[in-house]
Amino acid sequence: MQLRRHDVLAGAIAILDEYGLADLTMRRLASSLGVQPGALYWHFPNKQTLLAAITDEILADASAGPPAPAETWDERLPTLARRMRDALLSHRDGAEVASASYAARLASEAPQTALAAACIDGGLPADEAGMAARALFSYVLGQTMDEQSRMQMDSHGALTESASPLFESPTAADGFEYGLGLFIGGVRALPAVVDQRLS
Amino acid sequence: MQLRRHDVLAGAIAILDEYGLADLTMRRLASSLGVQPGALYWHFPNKQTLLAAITDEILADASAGPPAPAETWDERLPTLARRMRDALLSHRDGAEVASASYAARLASEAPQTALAAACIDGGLPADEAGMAARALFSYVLGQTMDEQSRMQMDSHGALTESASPLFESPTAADGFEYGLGLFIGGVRALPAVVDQRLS
DNA sequence: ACCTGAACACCGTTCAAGT
DNA sequence: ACCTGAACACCGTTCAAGT
Repeated sequence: MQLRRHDVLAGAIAILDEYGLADLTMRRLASSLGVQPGALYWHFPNKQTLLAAITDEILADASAGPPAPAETWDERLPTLARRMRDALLSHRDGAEVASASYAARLASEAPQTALAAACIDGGLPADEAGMAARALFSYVLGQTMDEQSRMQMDSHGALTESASPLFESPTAADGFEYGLGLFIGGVRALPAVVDQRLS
Repeated sequence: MQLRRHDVLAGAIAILDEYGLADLTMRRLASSLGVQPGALYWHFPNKQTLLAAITDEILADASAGPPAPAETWDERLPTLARRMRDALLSHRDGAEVASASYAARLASEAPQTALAAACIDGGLPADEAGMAARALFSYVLGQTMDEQSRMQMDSHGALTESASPLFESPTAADGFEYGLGLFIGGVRALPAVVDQRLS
């Protein structure tokens, strides 16, 4: 049974989900696939590229597909952002892997492109839509990474300081929605967007 | 001459600035200080903690100091964000180091606290100010990391596809300002902030 | 208190050689 | 085309022992 690129990718995601990014080493991945470490380098030029492929796989569905019928830009934008967050949260250390991949400039820009398209629908010129999309994506990635690292810390030992349901601090999901709202509010207040709404 | 914690920190920042994060290893740091690797572990429990100390050092000045006299919240907020960006940009791989430190939850939350204080000045209740501050800080970190990785790529080989000054894409600084503007616009449109302005 | 010496248990990557 | 075997050049961390 020959190893295929897709098998390597699937094996890597399996290790990520079960043991986390720290345990996702080329050697460990190789042995989980019953192969020598060097064999992996026939399918991927290096580890960074493999991580970027994982990132693309994780985020692929989040930005795919056309807008729902009759979905306006200011429904579409948060919908996309939420789907990206959900996708990242559905794999252990997903946000950290993605952050590293984007820092290395090896991951697909499909997510930013999808966000930019929604901004253009809102009336923004292409260059502004691009800047807004990058800003929003930075937010999604950063906030989700923060949230996921907090989850990791909570599970490993330290109980929440307030197990009481009384002084409950805002949940991670609430915090995400709040920042998202600020962002959309900012876009909505833009002259170009206001103009389009008035016309 | 005994090694002090501060010397280790300074040596680490020197390597970071000159050779980048990939070359900042405990072994290399030790040899640059004329000491055995093990010696570093008397001053810092591990590498992550050392990186977090670097992050705190880099960002210390950015959030310090009182607001300028007569500075309103919506001047203060972008001023803080710009100072944080500048601080991160002034050290090679600064944003990546900070991102890793915050992901590991080892860096100081002084920056977020300073941003939250400005939001409270704007009329936000404490919990909302906290969420807004975290959102803005995520943005600053993510955007600056993006920008810095782009700088790294430009310097290492690949010339910009358009050396022509005609179709100039927005500069990184412009992109940062644009996202910042969206954010502030979102805060400004918040009911609590509008109310305070009307009173 | 602070550091050395030396080890432990790993890494990512390369590449001739095999099939 | 795809993989093995084996090496190269490293890592972070620990810890008895020294001063």
